[in-house]
Amino acid sequence: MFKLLSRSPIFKNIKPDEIPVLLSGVNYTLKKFKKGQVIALREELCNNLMILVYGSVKCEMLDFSGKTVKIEDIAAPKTIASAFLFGTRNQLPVDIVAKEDVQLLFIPKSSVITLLKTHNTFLTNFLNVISDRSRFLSNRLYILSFKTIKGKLAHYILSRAKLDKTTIEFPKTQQELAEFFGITRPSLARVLGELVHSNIISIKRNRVNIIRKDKLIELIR
Amino acid sequence: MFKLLSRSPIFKNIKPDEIPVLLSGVNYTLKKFKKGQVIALREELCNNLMILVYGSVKCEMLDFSGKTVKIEDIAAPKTIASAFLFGTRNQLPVDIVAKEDVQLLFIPKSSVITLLKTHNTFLTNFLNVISDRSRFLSNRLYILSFKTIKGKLAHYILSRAKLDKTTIEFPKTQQELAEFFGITRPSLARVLGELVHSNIISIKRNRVNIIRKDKLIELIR
DNA sequence: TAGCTATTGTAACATATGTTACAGATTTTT
DNA sequence: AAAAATCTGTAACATATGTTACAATAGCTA
Repeated sequence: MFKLLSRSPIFKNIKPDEIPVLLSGVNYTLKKFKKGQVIALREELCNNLMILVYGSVKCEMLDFSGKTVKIEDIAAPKTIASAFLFGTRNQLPVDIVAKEDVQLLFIPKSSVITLLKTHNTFLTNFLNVISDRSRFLSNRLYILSFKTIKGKLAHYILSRAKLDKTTIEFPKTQQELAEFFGITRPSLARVLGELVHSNIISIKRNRVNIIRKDKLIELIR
Repeated sequence: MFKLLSRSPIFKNIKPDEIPVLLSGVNYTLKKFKKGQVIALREELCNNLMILVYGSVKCEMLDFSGKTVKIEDIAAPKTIASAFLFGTRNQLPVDIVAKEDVQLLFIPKSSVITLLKTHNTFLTNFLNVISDRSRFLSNRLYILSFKTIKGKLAHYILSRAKLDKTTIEFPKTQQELAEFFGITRPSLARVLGELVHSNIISIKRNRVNIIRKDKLIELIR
């Protein structure tokens, strides 16, 4: 188990056999959940750091009308809701449900504080984890701030093409990409088609080749 | 000055006369910037915690086409870019420009780490600040995830009406509200008009009265 | 190889939102 | 009190996107 955990960003640079030593000083519990089980409910006080040992969970929001809105999926060995352990209102903004059978490591807030104070690497890791999360959210927000689909796509393609020269690969299906952009799949396909017909890009399956980078840049906003 | 700073979330529960004591152990610098001056550039390594003593700044992104996109404004005595001091890529995602004459307190990363380790209240405050920022971003993302303007508005009105019973006040002008939603001002006004005509709300200037809460709930998604 | 399933490409149509423009309110400044 | 500036309400029109449906393709399994 500690081998699995040592791959988690929160235990980065901590050797597998150091982890039990680290944890020996604090209270922690291991819990298992079956697929579909609710792990935590929205509005619940978030008093534990939760680390996925194996399995994956989904975070959903229940809106006023009672429908669920998927926010994101998190897979082992990542940390859940690290940013909601602290903050002036340390309540969960989402429901957390097991997507498959799951094992979780719970560390109570007070113990986390102890760890942060006593273990420098853990402190740095923890700060890195929530900071990275902020960066993730900022990027997401930035993508959504483009009003047109062409704009979102152009930005997405350009930012992925930074290192390579002229080709990128979509890492997901069009369906998933569309969800990522907050649009529908046919709309995405249509815009891709338009870009191909204007000879700005060419596509073969999930490989995109950039033909007119300048035109792509024009499309942003 | 320390009186001003003590109102900052990052110095919460720390008395004004304790702050110089706290800071005496670390390196820090005070800098002033004139209105319009660039304080930091995107992609720059973020090696200092920046705390606004007075004045306000705007955070902008320069996109591929060279246009600027406003991300947010921050006013004294808040902290700038606290979430980018750490993280696996501690680069700024934005340009930071002074909106008015500004004084800033710079604390280098290494000193921040020292403070975090030695001063418990500072540690807690810092964690609270970055956590709150995550929460802010999550909420923003949630609002934008509603596809229709009616949906965004309904959600916004309902969430503001939680404590009061049936009336809320728009805290900003329609123009600002529209920017917050990522839409145009006339579109917002039109949808508000539609809600009024369907007898779901009534509006007098910036006061909104909820008439049919049930209908409002239906509108979400 | 054949058949099944997931993915992609496209089309016709409906609708929500953006754009532009202007007039009436309201607030601020002189 | 008058003038200026800002904010709000509304309209006509253009356009982007959603909706629904189906065919073509690719990839997988028997």
